[in-house]
Amino acid sequence: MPKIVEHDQYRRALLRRCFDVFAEHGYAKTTMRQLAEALEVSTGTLYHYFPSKQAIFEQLMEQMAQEDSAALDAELAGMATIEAKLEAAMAFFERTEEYGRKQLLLFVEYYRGFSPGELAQDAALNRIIRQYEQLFFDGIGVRDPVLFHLLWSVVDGWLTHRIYLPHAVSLRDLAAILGPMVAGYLRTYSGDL
Amino acid sequence: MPKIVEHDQYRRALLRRCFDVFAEHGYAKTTMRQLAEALEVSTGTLYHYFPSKQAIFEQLMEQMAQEDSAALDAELAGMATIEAKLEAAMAFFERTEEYGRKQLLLFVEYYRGFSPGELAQDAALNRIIRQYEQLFFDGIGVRDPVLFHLLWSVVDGWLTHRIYLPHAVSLRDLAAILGPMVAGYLRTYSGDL
Amino acid sequence: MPKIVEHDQYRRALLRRCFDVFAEHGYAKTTMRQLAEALEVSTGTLYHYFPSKQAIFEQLMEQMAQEDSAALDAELAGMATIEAKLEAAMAFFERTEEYGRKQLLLFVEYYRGFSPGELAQDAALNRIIRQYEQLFFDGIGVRDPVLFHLLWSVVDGWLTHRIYLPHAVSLRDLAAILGPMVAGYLRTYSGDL
Amino acid sequence: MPKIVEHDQYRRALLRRCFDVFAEHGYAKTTMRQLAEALEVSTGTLYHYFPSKQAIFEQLMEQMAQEDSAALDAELAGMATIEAKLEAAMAFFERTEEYGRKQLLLFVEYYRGFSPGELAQDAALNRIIRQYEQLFFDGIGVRDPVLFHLLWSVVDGWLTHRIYLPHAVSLRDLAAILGPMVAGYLRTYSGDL
DNA sequence: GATGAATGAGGATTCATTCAT
DNA sequence: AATGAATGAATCCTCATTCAT
Repeated sequence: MPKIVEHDQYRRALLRRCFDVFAEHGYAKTTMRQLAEALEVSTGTLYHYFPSKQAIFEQLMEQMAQEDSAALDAELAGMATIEAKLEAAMAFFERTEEYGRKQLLLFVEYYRGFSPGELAQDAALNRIIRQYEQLFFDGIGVRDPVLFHLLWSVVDGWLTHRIYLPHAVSLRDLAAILGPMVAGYLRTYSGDL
Repeated sequence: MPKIVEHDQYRRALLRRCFDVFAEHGYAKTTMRQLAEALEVSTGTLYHYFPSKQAIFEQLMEQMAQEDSAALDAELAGMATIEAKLEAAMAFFERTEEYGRKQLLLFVEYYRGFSPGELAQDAALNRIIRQYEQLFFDGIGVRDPVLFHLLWSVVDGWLTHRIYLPHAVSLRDLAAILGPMVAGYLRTYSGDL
Repeated sequence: MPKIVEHDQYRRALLRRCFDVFAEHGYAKTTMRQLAEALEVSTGTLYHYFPSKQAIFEQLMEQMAQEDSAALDAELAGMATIEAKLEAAMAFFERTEEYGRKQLLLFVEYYRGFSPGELAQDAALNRIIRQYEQLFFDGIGVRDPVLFHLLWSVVDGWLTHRIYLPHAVSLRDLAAILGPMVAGYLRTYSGDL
Repeated sequence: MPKIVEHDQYRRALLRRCFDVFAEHGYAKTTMRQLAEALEVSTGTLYHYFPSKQAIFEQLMEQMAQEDSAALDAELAGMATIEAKLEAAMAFFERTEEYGRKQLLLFVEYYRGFSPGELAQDAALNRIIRQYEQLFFDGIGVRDPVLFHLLWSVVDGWLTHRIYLPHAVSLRDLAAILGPMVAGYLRTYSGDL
């Protein structure tokens, strides 16, 4: 089935180049023509490879989640302690700030209208969430679900702030005071986090 | 004298009832017709009271920020310690979760396309931000700007999570582990936070 | 009937101040609100004095034609020869160029959609045309109807040109070569013009 | 390859059929729907071929100016003397009176709001004016710029008159008395006109 | 596979006019 | 007499999608 492989390969190549377009204008305001032009194909071709704008978006999000969590996973591979892993993860997020914010923004815009039921049934979203959960649980080693959400919240909140706060602080600064707090918490509540 | 309408008063009344419509569909997908229907007036009337959809939105956001920070301020008035105030604030956010998320969502959607320069120049936004900053600084007493951002990030991040995470934790749970962390931080770094 | 006199007087005062508004934007693009604002009254008041936008316009055009032809008539009163009267008339048109063009423009815009039949039946227009015909026939003394139209055409054409030709010539220049032509014509075809 | 349409060719064909619609209602009051219906396409298709109503209009005016001056040019090709050429030109204008008036009307309506600066910068308009200037200068042979404007004024003025004067004279009649005048003028002021 | 022409419902906004006060 | 709130049809334009070639 060589034809199918080629088809799929080309589809993935197109997908990657859609991100910047979506990121610049947001999902809703990105038009199929804009995508087609950025990809230097016709809208007809776009519809040959994807059934709809929605499908493009969902496939893109999923592909990115796979690549991103793999990248972060690799980065944390050599680290020994949770503290070191956490620090490395924070550094990673700080380094990829712009990209992370764009991604979060698109995520939020796209899924905002979904009911909890629809959210729970969305296959693409669930695969994506599982990726990130595994990353935190296995990759970093945070096993306390509340701490896990706290850390993730800080990152998402920090990314969000920069959207409407012109003078927000850096993640490094946040991590500087959060690190000791977490360390203290971990010491107190045994080591099972 | 024309019909019995106090122009400005009626304008504010209309404004309040716009929130739910914007909240349900988001800023971009809310149409003037939807707003008019929800308000039980004609689109023409809407344009009699507001120059544009944008203006409706910005006026709404500002009015809400005023009312919200006043409400929270009042709630914190009797509290003695920072710890108590923080706890009360978190309880407030938890209680108004749905509303807070809708607001944040609209905020983020609306301001995402703005450049930092435009953000810094947006009069409405700046008035809103100042409201919240004062609330944290004076109302709660958090004077360390990094801690201030950390706390705000946790709240915003928590609100954000619930958009795409069907099974996120409650703010109460986050506060339960964050409270001791912050208390420890405050003890260590003197009392000037 | 003093009330009616006051009413009518106020109506005429309002009318005069409408010209600049119509002249700036054209008949169609001038809104009742613009007129009301320029006149410092409400739209309701406008409708108290005039039945419609159309009526305002027609009454205005007629009032202006009366005033204008009276003014030109007075200016030509002392002149002895046709040549002198023509020259004075041309000077008058050159002096009032801007005003004349605005008037012509409004005229043309307003009456363009009319059929010849409607034109012939429009009472206001007919009164206006009679004003100008009398001016040329009696005031200036041009009795040859073709010459009369030729001269009027030159003036209207000159006014028209300046609308889309950035570098049109002055009426003075046109008159300079037209004068001798007309004089020659008059000499040749006896003096009955 | 898509449907069998030579884009540019079809665009020009659409353009031609827009004139009557614009001519009937004027630029401002012609709606895109009216144009689309007259052309038997959807509004969407109209926007596929033209970026805006303005663009349709400007392209139309330019295309017409090209075709018209070419037609008149061809008509004058065989004439020997200026007098003959002038007469032929006047006959041409008389023959195309209705069309000429419609065109002038649209011209005037469209360009009336423009400032001299905007007029001078309007690329489409400048190309059109150059067409007509060349026609008069080279095609007819009128080299005296004032005479050139005088003649053009007579034509434009005559066209204008018929808009609001139900009983205007024919161009033939005007030409009958204007011809000898011009001839006399030319004799007197040598042959360099 | 690839193209781009074609669609038409739906978007924000405008405006002459009416009428209760 | 005077006001200005209220209307809603109509404006230009956009865009995801379909489909003939």
